[in-house]
Amino acid sequence: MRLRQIEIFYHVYREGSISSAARELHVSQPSVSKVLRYAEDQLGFALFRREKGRLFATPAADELFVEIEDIYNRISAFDRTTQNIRKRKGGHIRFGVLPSLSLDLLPECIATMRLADPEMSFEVTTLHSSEMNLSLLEKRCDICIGFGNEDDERLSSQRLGDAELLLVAPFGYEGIPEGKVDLGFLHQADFIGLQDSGPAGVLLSKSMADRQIAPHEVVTAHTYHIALSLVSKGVGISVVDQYTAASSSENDLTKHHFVDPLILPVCAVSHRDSQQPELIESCLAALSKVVKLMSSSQN
Amino acid sequence: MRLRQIEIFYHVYREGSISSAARELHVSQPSVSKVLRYAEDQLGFALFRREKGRLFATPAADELFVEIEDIYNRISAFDRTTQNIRKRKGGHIRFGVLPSLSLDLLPECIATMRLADPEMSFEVTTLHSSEMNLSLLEKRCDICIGFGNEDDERLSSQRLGDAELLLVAPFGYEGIPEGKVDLGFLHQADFIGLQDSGPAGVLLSKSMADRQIAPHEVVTAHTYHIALSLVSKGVGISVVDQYTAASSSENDLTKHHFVDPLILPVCAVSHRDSQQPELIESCLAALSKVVKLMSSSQN
DNA sequence: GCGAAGGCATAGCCTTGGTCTATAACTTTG
DNA sequence: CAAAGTTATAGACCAAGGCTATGCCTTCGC
Repeated sequence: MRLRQIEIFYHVYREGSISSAARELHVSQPSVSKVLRYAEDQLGFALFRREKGRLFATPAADELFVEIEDIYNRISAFDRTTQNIRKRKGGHIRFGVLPSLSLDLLPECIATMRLADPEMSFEVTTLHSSEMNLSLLEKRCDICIGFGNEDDERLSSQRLGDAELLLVAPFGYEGIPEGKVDLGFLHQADFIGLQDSGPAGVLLSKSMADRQIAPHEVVTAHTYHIALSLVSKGVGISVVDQYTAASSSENDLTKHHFVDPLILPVCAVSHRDSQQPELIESCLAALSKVVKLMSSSQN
Repeated sequence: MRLRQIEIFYHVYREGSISSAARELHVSQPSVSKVLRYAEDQLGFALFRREKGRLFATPAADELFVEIEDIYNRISAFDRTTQNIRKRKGGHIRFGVLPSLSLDLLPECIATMRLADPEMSFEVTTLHSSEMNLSLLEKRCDICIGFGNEDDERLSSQRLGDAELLLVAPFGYEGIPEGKVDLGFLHQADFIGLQDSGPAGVLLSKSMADRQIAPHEVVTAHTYHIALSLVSKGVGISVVDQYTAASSSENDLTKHHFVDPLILPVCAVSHRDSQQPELIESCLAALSKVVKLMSSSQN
C-alpha cells in the first residue's frame, strides 16, 4: 500500500464518506474515489461495502484502521520534524541527560548557550546511566551528560566538573552537627535508598562498605522525587547529588556536606566521529564553563 | 516524503551505501540514487554528504532515522496484516477478554470453535473491564468477554453463564470447615486484596460491607498471579473467580465454595451494528455452549 | 603506477499512481 | 418531482519511480 493510499483510507474511514474526505484533503472527489478503489484492487479485498451509494466499512477495514491510525500519527510527527529541520538556522544538539541533572544544570546550560548563539536549537531527553552509551552509539543523542566515564572506543568523554553527594535530612532532624557531617552518621540511621541509582549509588555503597557503615534502609524509592518527599515527611534521611538537592522543591529539608566529601565527576560524552565536531566542541566548552560557575556559586 | 522515499532512506542509512541498499531492495542502483536525491530535493536539506564517492549521514539524517525506524517497523507489521487478511478463508474474530478468562475459558472456546470451523481465525487481546466498551466502540475488538453488562446503547450483551467467586487458602490453612465456607470466615482474616479488580471486586466488597465483614488486608496485589502466589506461600487467603482459580499453576492452595455463593454473570458484549452479525451470532452460541459445559464439569 | 573493482551520478526511456474536469447514476429530502 | 447529496466512470495529463547504458571517481592489488 502506498502512503497516499494509507492517507486516503485513513480520512475516508474517519469521515465515513469519500466526498468529505476529499474536502478535508483539499482534492477532488473522483480523485479520492479512484485511489481508494485502486488500493482495494491492490490489496485484493474490499475496504468498504457500497450500498445505496453510501460506504460502509468492512471488518477488514476496521482491523486495518487500528494499525493505520497509529502509523498516520507517527508520519504526521515525522513531517513536523522535517519542517523543524528545514526551518533551523543555527546548529541543533540533542542532549541525553540524567533525570537529576535535567531540572537544574542542563536548563542553565541551554539558557547560556542560547544567549551566546540565539540561532541554536536543542532537544532534551532524560536517560539513565545505563542507556547513555547505546543512545550515543545509535546516534539518538549528540551529547550525554551523566556521572562517570564512557567505556567504549567509539565514544569520547570530557569531565565538566564535579558533583558532590550531600546528606539530606528533615528539618530539625536530631543529632545533626553544625557544619560538616561524618559519613558514619548514616550508620544505623533510618535511610531512604534509591533503586537503580547508577554511579552515585555505587560510590555511596562503596564508601559505606569501606568503613563498614550500614544504614537501616527503611524505604527503597524509585525516583529522587519520591525519596526527597519521604525525607521532608520525616521518614528518614538520604544522600543525593547536589543538583538533585538544588532542584528539589521540598523546603522541609536541610542539606549537609560530608567531612570527607563524596565527589563524582560530571561528564559529557559524545561520539568520536560526529558529523559536526566544531559544534559539539563549542557546546562542551560552554557546558564546562557553566558547570564550573554553578559549582562555585553553590558553595 | 513518500513512502518509497522513506523505505529507501531507511535501507540506505542502515546499509551505509546506495548500491547495497539497492541489492537489498531488489532494484537497480540508479533507481535508489535517483529517489534518494529526489527526496533530498523535496525535503530541502541533504540527508547524506557525498565525499570521495561515498555516503556519510548528516546530523539531520541521524535525527530523522530515529523516527523512521519506528514507522518502518510498523508499516512492515501492517503489510503482514494485509497478507493475513488476504489469505484468510473463513471468518475472523477479534476477542477482548479479561486476563483472568484468557488462560482457561477463552482458549477452550477457541479450540471448540476451530473444531466446528477450521477455516476461522482469531485474535485475542487482554483488556480490563473498564477498557472493554471503548475497545468495542472503536471497533478494535469484535467480542469482549468479561463480568457484567454493557452500559451503552450501541452495544449488546449476552449472558454466557456464571462465574462463582471462590475462597482460596494455603494448603492446610487452619480453621477452614469441611464443605462450604461462610463469608464471615473472612472477618479479621489475613487477606490478599486485588487492586482494580472490576466487577468481581465490587461484588465482593459489597457483600462484605452488607454483613459488616472486614478482613485484614495485608497485601494489595496488582495481578491475580501475584495474589495466588502469595496465598500459596501462606501470606494470607484471597477470593478469586473460578476461572482464575482453575488456571492457576499454584498447587499449594485449596479452593472453597461459599455457603451463599457469590455469582457473577460472564457476559459477551458486541457492537450492535456489526458488519458480520451471523458470524458474531454463531460465535456467541458456541461460547455460551462451552461456558455451560465448563461450569458443569467443574462442579 | 596502472588496471580492475566497486561506488555514485547522469541521461534517456517507459510504466503507473494520482491529479483534474466533466458527466452519469443513484438516494434522500423538501 | 425537483434539488442536493452521494459515488463511479471517462479521458487527459504530469510526475514519481522503475529500467539500461554509460561515465567518472576512489580504492585496492599487482
